[in-house]
Amino acid sequence: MKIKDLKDVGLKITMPRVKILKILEKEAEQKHFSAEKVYNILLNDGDDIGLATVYRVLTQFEQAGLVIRHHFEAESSVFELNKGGHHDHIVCMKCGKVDEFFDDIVEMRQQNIATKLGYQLTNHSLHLYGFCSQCRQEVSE
Amino acid sequence: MKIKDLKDVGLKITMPRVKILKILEKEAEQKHFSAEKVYNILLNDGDDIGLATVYRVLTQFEQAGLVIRHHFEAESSVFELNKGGHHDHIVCMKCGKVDEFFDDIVEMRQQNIATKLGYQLTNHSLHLYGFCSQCRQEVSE
DNA sequence: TTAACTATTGCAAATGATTCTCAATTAGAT
DNA sequence: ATCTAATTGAGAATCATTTGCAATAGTTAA
Repeated sequence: MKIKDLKDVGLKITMPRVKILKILEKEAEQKHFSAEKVYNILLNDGDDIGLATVYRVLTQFEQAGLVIRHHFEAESSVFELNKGGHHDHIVCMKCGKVDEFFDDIVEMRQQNIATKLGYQLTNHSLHLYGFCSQCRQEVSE
Repeated sequence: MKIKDLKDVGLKITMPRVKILKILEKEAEQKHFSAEKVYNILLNDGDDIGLATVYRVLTQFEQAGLVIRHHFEAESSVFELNKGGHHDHIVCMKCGKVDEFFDDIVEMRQQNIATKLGYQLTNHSLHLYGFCSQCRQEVSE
């Protein structure tokens, strides 16, 4: 099924691509992975895949629309599997937790703002930063 | 007046700091400068200031609250003079033009979203990307 | 199923942005 | 004018990411 996806976007079925796709799909605790994190998971799994390949594959997946790349703050890029359904993100500045949200009204107003300013909107990024409930507790303890 | 600002935030009045502040204040065509751009303006003015110093000074200005740093897309950081009054940005993906906007409702909803998700919101970034009126015309010509 | 061709990979070197090291210089207090 | 800590310039160092290239592995055609 996932392998079929690769074929569909015109990518050869290779070991690195299949393994990386599998990692992105697992998303046990998180669904947002940096290239470095994917690379480390591969290392732990005993796979012999170079970091450059991880970057290449993730970029190909992005171009194929299989994954979405985000830039949070100054950090490195993170990738998440594209399951359709656009959403924005809120990131905890202490533990790095990421939550997703979607707000119709915000979306609509963005469109209006762009139009009013004469722009044809092609995409946007909305990132909220703060402290999650967990981390707020720890601080006040 | 601007020099007074430096003193107020506890920075010595030095040639590089004064010159860089002056550049940021001029903002003839633009108000958003990358470190590289500031450096090039200095070079053209015949000033002998190193790129490392430009980065250091901009970072100090940021910490002092005199300037705000933005990260648009994957590009390098850009800095703009902080005149108070928060606003968000819309960037033309062709010519790089940047416009500013502020929307009460979007701001309010961001706050609500954060609260609902259990976060204490500390800041956010909202960037819209598209094609400005100028560039849209050129394409269709 | 193999031969053969091209895409893909691993590794190391290259890159671009930004930061750091350190000796020389300078602002500002005395 | 003097002194001392802060600041600077230049280049090395770092980090994330990309690229060059020779070796390797999917695929396609026979």
